[in-house]
Amino acid sequence: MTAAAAPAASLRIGEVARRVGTTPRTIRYYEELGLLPGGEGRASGAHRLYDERDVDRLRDALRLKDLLGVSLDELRELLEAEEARALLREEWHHGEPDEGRRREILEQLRTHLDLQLGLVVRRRDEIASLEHDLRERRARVEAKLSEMR
Amino acid sequence: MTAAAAPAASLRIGEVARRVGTTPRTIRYYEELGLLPGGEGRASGAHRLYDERDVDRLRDALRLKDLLGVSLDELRELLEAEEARALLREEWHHGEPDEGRRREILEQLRTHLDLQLGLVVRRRDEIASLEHDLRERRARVEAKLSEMR
DNA sequence: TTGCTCCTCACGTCACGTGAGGTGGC
DNA sequence: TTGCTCCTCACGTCACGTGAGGTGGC
Repeated sequence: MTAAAAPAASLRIGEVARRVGTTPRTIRYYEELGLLPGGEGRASGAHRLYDERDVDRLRDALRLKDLLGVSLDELRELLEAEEARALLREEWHHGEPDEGRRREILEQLRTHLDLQLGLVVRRRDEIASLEHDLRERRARVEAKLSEMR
Repeated sequence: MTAAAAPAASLRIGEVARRVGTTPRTIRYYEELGLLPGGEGRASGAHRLYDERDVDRLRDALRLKDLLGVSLDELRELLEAEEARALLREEWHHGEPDEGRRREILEQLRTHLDLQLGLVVRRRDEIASLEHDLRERRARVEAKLSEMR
C-alpha cells in the first residue's frame, strides 16, 4: 500500500485557487451552481477541503471554459465527461463492476471526449483562420514598407 | 470614377448585427463605450447608419474578442490597429501624406498587428495543447475498450 | 495570543438581454 | 395607412469582484 493510494483532502480553497489560476470566489460560485461536487457533508462555516483530483478537475473545467468561451450552463454539459471519469475511477478501483458496466462507462467517457474534441477542433480552426488573416495583413504592410526604401 | 469609391452609409443596425453575428444592443453598447467611431453627428432619435467598412471593422473586433477572450478594455487597445488602418486609408487616399508620415502610419500598423499576432499565437498554442491532451485521453479509453473484446 | 486564511451575506460591476413606450422610413 | 425596424430609458441577468463582520486552524 503506497501513501498516494487515497489522496487526502488537505488543500484549502486559497491554495487550490492559486494552483489553477483563479479565485476562491469563483470556486465557491461554481460549487453553488453545482458545477463542482464540492463538500456534500460540510458544516456551515467549516473550511472547504480539496484533494489533488479536485485540483485536476477544476483545472480542466477552467481550461475548457476559458479556451472555448462557453457559458457555465454549456460548461456543465461538457463536464459530464469529467463526471464519467470520476465515476469510472470510483467503480473501477473501489467496487468490481462487471464487463458490461465497464464497457458502458468507457463508451460514455469516449462520447463526452468526442463532444469536447469537436468544439476544440472548431475553435482551433477559427484561431488558425484568424492567424492566417493577420499574417496576410502584416505581409502587405511589410511589402509596402520595403517598397518605400 | 467607380461607384465603389465611397461606400454609402446605407446599412441599418439590425442588418449590420445580422451580418456580423451579434445584436443591435451590443453595437449600441460598444458605441457607448467609444469602441466604435459610430455616428459623430447624429441627431438624438435618428437611425444609425453604417457602410461596408464599418461592418468589416466590427467583424474584426468581435472576432478578436471572442477568440482571444479579452475584456472590452483590453479589446480597445487591440483595436488601435484598426484605427491605424482607418487613419491610413483616410490619409492615403484623401490627402497626400509625405514619405515620413506614410512610413510612420505603416510602422504603427505593423506594431499593432504584431501585438494581435502575439496573443493569437499564444491562444493557438493553448488550444493545441488542450486538443493534444484530449486526444491522448481518448486514445487511452479506446485502448481499454479494444483490450476488452 | 497573534496573524493568516477561511466563512457567509450582500452589494457592486461588466457585458450585455429584455421589455416598455414611442418615433421614423420603405 | 399599415408593418417593420428603429430609438431611448431602464431594469434584469450572468459571472463573478469586493468589502463587512465574524469564526477557526497552524
